[in-house]
Amino acid sequence: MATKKNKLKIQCPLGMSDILPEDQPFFKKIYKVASDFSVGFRFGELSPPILEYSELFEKGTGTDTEIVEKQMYSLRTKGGDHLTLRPEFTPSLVRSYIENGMISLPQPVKLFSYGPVFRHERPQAGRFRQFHQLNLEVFGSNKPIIDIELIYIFYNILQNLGIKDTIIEINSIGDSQCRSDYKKLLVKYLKKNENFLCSNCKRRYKKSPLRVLDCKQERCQQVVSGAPQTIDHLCKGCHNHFKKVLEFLDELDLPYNLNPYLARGLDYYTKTVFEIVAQGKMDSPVGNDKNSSGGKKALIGGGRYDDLIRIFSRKDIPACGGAAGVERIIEAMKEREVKVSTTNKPVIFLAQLGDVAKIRALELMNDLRKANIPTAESLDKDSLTAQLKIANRLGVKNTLIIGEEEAKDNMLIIRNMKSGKQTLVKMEKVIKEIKKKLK
RNA sequence: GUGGCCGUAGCUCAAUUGGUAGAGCUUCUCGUUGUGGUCGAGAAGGUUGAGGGUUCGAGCCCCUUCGGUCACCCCA
Repeated sequence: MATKKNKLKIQCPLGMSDILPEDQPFFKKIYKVASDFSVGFRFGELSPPILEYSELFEKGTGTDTEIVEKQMYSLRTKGGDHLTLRPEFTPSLVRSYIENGMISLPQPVKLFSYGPVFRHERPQAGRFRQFHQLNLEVFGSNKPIIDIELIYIFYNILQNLGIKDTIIEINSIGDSQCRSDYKKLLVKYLKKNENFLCSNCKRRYKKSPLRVLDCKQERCQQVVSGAPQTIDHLCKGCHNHFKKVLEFLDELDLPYNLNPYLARGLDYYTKTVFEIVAQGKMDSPVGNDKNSSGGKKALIGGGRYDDLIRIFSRKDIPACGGAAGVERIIEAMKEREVKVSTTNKPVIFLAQLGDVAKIRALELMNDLRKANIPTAESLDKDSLTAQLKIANRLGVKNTLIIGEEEAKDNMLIIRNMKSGKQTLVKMEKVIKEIKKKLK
């Protein structure tokens, strides 16, 4: 009993949207390609819950990140638990790896995940509050080849999906040791040039100086261009690791750009960080700065996180991973006019007249489904005219017609839509006949 | 969180200087209650995003708000 005339808002929450039937093939295709790769390279698929204890992300993703500071969808349950809709996969996978004792499996352990993630931020082109990621993680190896395996797989997934013009942006931000040395150096430098920084960077450079490196403000870029670079201040171990990574990239002939200003926003990264960016056309009028990713949004991002697992388990287990933005990939596919096969385009239309025929038609639909013959129908329509009209519009080659007479005799008519020729066949021979005609 | 642009039918858009909203496409019905493509007839669909104000009168002018979109921030 509505006392007030509150109108129900018929709309999706901001930044979220329905995936309509016509877009499903894109999602299916991407999932299929990604899961083929993951099977081929022996990644096990793991689906963590969409909700986790908030603490997991606070500790894992890091309290200093934008994501944890202001983008989490958090809630308190009736039981008093603090839960959060996952804003990314990595912490969940780390949790699952530890919780399920994968530490005692042969290492490395390779995992693949796919599903929705949630971030409460202002939506814009290629950015949503609910979007889908496909995620690859490798636990238990510190070898550079693992970094490369991930990049190689991600790169090839995109190639496979028809996005050929990609470039790998790559950098190394060192381990906890050499990074903190570098940070001190950088802060010192930034402090000297504080007056030239934008207001945002002025505020944050002491706390997270790496952020300044990929600030898009021109004035900051100026300052940054003279700043010390991470790669010049790596310790021997990190240096050798990164050198190997670059050698492998050369060896594989992958297009990459050593981008000394690539920092990335998550606290847990160490050593290698990377993004894969689609080149696209240069049609965006503003923001063609060369150092950053050029205003184009990354399709894939990831890196190594050798220190993250220790936060949760006290064990020292190196890891590396990455995530691809499914909606962004779809957008790129559409820009490049990549066609995805609509698997269920009907080749047959099934028309009927009268109640008995409707029942026969319903059963025949099931037989056709079993025989893998995509068939359309309009059981709700009574007139043959209307049904043939639809059949015609769908462009099917043949229409099956079950009339009242035919239904009684267990027969039906196969009508060739082009020639108009009709043949009468027995119900139990239809599938065979159809298959013959479809050849 | 900050800023630019935009809100008329399911979609694409009209509506002279403010005079109580119209077309195309789509959908549905009919043109012999057993035969499609073209064609014809008709129907459905809007408190012009919402709320206020100015006016005899507002889709149009003013204010507020909501929504959409793009950009910044940040990120997939």
